[in-house]
Amino acid sequence: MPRAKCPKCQITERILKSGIIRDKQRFYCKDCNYHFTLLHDGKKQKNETKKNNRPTSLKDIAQAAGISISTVSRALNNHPDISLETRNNIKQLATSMDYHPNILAQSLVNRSTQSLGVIIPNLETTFFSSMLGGIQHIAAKSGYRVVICQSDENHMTEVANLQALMNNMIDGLLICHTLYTNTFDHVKMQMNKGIPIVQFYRVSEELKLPKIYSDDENGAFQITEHLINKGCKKIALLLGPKAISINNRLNGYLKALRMHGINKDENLIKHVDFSYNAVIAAVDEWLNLEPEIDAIFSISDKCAVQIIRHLKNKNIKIPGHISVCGFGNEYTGEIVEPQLTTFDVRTRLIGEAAAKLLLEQIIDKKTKNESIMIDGKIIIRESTRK
Amino acid sequence: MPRAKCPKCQITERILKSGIIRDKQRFYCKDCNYHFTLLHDGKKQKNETKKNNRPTSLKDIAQAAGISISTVSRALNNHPDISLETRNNIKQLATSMDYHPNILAQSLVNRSTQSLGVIIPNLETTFFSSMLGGIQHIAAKSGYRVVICQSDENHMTEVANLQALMNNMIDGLLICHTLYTNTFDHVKMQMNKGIPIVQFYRVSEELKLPKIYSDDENGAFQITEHLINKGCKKIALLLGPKAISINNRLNGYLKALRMHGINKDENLIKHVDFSYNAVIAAVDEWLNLEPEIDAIFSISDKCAVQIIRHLKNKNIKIPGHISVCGFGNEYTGEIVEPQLTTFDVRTRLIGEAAAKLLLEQIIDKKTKNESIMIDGKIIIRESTRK
DNA sequence: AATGTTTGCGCAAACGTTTGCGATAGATAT
DNA sequence: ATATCTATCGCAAACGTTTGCGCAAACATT
Repeated sequence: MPRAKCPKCQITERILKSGIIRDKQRFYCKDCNYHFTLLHDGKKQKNETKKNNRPTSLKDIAQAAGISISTVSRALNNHPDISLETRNNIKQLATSMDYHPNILAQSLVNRSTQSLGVIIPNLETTFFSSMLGGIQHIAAKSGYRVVICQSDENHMTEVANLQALMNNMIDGLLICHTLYTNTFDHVKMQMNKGIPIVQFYRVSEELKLPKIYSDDENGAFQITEHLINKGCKKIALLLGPKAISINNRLNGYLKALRMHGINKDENLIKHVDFSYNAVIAAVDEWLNLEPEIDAIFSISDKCAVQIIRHLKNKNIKIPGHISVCGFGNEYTGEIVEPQLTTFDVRTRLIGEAAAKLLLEQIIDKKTKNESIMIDGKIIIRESTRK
Repeated sequence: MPRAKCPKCQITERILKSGIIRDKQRFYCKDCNYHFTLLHDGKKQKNETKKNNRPTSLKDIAQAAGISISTVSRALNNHPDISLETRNNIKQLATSMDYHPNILAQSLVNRSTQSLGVIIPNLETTFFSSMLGGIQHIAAKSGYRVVICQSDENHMTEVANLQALMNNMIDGLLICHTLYTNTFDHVKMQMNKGIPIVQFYRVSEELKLPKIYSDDENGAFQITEHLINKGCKKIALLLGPKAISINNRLNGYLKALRMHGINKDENLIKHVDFSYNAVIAAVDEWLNLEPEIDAIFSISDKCAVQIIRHLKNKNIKIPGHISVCGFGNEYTGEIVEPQLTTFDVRTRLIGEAAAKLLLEQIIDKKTKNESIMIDGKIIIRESTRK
């Protein structure tokens, strides 16, 4: 190994090895009392190309104009301290140099990123993606970006997403919980950070946060009452997993039964995850009941459509024999035959309301505790007409 | 107005007004040659609460441990320069102080934000949202966040979104163009910034960028040939607006006709925007043709479903009288009666492939020019069975 | 001419990281 | 004991902004 040469005094004697530093051999020149390592020759080149590739900064403009960075900043931000003349000059120079502010740096100093975080169970069902559409729409109107994380109906993913988003990435959070989320410590831990949070659609009463409710109890009541008015007496109710506030749909169902003097029958109420097999199994059990059921109210349109197809395969007339109702008003309910009676929860409006409520908090800088219910509307179609 | 008091010498005489600065009256004390303004009394309080509200930083940990910031940083990043002992101590202290790195600051110095940008025409149709799901899935696996902008099929919005995203917010961009995007200067302007871009689904040959194609031409060919094999001879083709590469579906259609010796008939090819009225109008025109058409091939499943319902309203038998095909394999095609023959373009796979291709470029730090085609699959259902 | 006021700009700190290099106390080799 | 090496840490610059304050020159008022 050739002896190292000191970059200062250029001698090769009296050079000592001085440990390995950052994976590079280090030397020490006794003459000039100088530590050094052998530089990669690519370094200088790298430095040059780096400079050239960088987007123009305030500094570049300042240098080009021969003024200070602060003046450039103020000029571009229309600060009154800067004369009209220099302001115009600088603006012109900035556009000619294709300047665009570095949002990261701005966010760092302003402590605001102009973006909202969304945690949502799923992106691919229209039910959720239309909420997302509403959020996006409102956010964009106020100049906010949207960072989306999908929890995939997985609680641990929700926790991880929350963690990731809350580290200075976002000015506010919109969250719609997983079906299986029943502990909320991960949210509680974030509630003192000063970043407003709004729960939407699937909310938890355990958390003192503003919420956007869908009109579930009333909707379920209306659907059930509609079935009763159509003469149904044994109305089966298909619910999702036992979780969160969604199950106040059960309350609406029970309330309608009560008001019309129909006794609750535990056999007619089933909880399932939303898998196809579980849905079909539940329906088949009901079909074996005596006396026969005359209606199925599914908490989800998707399941309701599956049920309709299943019943048709079994040559069971809808609504002649059994009426079927869904919940949510997805597009498929309009396509299936017979068309599905359902309850429109106005998912897009929910998203919009959530985003609005969040933005209010961000802009006014105070945490509200207001909660909003989005009214829905029953949609009566063929699957319950007799 | 009471005279101002100099905060240094505490006198009230010899105080001069000295202009308005930052919207506050400014004073000058002749005695101590000192400029000052009347401070809002809330300032100190604000300063305190601010400090308390802030998340813990490296500085806080360093102060608590009595060491330097750099040591803390290196310890938490497992840098070998730090002894195991201090490293463990610092890590423990960090978790006990609930430290989480400020991603903005990291991004600023590392010049990387660990997030991908997506520009997509629409969030609310399953067709696009499932692509988005694929993107999200792959990005999350590599620890990347996703920032989503929806262009709403509006060219100007696409341009604005692009501008906003490319200012240091993202490490790479996935873009699916608007139906009406036919100039691409806004993209060209961003191509030299060193941020990799991948086009997906709706791509433009005008841009020298890696692309993810769907198997459109082949798909249209297969659908058309399938119709011909079923005995159809007058096959109407419903296309979207004249734009981008999507229209090589037209090529597939024409190729199939050619191969089977069927002459092209201009009357059978119509371009429409995807509005309901335009679709129905096109179909009605076709229905008046002589000799009668025996098939309709719609470029979009959504329109195909509308067409089926329209034909059924007119008591036209499907496929007995007219066969109907769609393109895309949306869920509604399975629900509608008769079930829709269509072509599965595997939207989710397209999203995944796009994200993978982008991530490769980001991680390898070199811009590729590879393009990928995602194979689709024809799905034959009732709407073409005779 | 003297004094008071305003305008227009620059300096430097701050935001929270990462990292090249300097520095020193102890370990090891001679 | 001395010369050499190593391990471990701190200093300070850098990333690109915003902003409180200082200050000189220009302007306005006596």
